[in-house]
Amino acid sequence: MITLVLFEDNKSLRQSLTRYFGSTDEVFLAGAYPDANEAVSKICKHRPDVVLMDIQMPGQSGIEAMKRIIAAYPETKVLIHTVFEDEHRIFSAICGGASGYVLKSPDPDDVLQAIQDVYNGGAHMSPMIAAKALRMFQHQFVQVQSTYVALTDREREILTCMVKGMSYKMIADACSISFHTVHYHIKHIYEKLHVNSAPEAVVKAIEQKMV
Amino acid sequence: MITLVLFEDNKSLRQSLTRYFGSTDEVFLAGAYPDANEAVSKICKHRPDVVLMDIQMPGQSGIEAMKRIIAAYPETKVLIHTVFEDEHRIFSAICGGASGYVLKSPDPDDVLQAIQDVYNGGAHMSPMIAAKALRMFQHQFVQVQSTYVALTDREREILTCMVKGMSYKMIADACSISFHTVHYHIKHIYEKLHVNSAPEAVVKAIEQKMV
DNA sequence: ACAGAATCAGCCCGATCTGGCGATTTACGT
DNA sequence: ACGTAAATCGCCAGATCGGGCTGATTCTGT
Repeated sequence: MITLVLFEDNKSLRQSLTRYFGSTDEVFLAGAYPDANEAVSKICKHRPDVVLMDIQMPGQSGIEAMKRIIAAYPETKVLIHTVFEDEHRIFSAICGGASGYVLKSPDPDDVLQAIQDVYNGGAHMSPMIAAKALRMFQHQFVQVQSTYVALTDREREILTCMVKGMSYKMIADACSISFHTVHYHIKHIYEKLHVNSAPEAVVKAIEQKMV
Repeated sequence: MITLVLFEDNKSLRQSLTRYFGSTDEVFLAGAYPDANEAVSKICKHRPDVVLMDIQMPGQSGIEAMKRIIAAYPETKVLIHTVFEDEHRIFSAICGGASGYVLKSPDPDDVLQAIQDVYNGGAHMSPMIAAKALRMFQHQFVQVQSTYVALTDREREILTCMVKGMSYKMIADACSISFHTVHYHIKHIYEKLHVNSAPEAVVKAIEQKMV
């Protein structure tokens, strides 16, 4: 039996979910609240396995409430339950530690399935949400190797120093070469990267993960 | 009716899936292959909506095959279907453009559900996979705000310019302020970030995602 | 054995940046 | 009404950087 607490400001939806969970054997609905104010103390009272959390509610946002709940009770699984599917909210929810993100659906069995999934240590996302999350994920990690530049070992070493914010002198010292040689190498790095200042080189290096 | 092509080296699983899809109205199984060699030409022949792809097969890996397929036919949805749940493979699959990642399940309806989800433009991940993906996501983006620095709007704007590799003069022009004012702001930025050169500031800005 | 690349070192000069000091105006909160 | 903070503009001096130019040594591949 999964203990659940529900935060949902829409009265009719809250009531229909309450009725629905009342008729299931799998879930015990310990509490249903119209807002997430003092959410942590409510969680403290019921100690639920799973929290079903709306985002848009009067007062505190569901995502903020979720963060507080997880900070206080990290083992609690929070399932975001909303109609929003904009990337910013999805991003915030995931980064805030949500165990899942389900869109409000006319079929409450969808929610039940999600609750069971997260209770069993998994995560559950509605397909449209999962697709957006995957695109965000890809966008971050797939690097365009279009303008690949072959730096020598020494150049790469010195570029690494530059990314650490070191000056010519410091680099010379760190690499045990003279100030002039550092100068020489950096000149070549700039040529290869098609830049002409340290900040530009540093940004390119980080962007293209060449260090 | 969703046109599907299947790559699966395990003969009995391939046959049982073939039988299963033969008995469904929703999916037309256009082809089932024991390996992913020349996968692209096979896709070219059938032009499926969805590809169900095992990872471990003799010859080419399913993830490699997926990448080639997506490169050639970007509209094709590829659903990874495997027993592996290690983070590296999940990561590769997502970055390679997978539309979903389903664990092999004794219940073929799970696979059918996933196929329908991706066909409808969503993504589908088994709960355990989704949980791992979410953890990876969080791990990347949750930034330690320990050393949070409050920059003013103007300072942030100018820092953004610096991250683009712009010089004082260029920033002055871009922000429609004088060279001297740029100087003034950058001085303050350095103080707040505890750095004393442009490259250092740029690196900190990127690390702490403050731009 | 030779050509080319990489590494190291040095010099010069103009441009840029850094840091210190000061001043005015505007906006905001008390 | 006053103080504070932010934003604007200004000057100056010294340090650093960027680019051009030269030369020596070592290593590598053909």
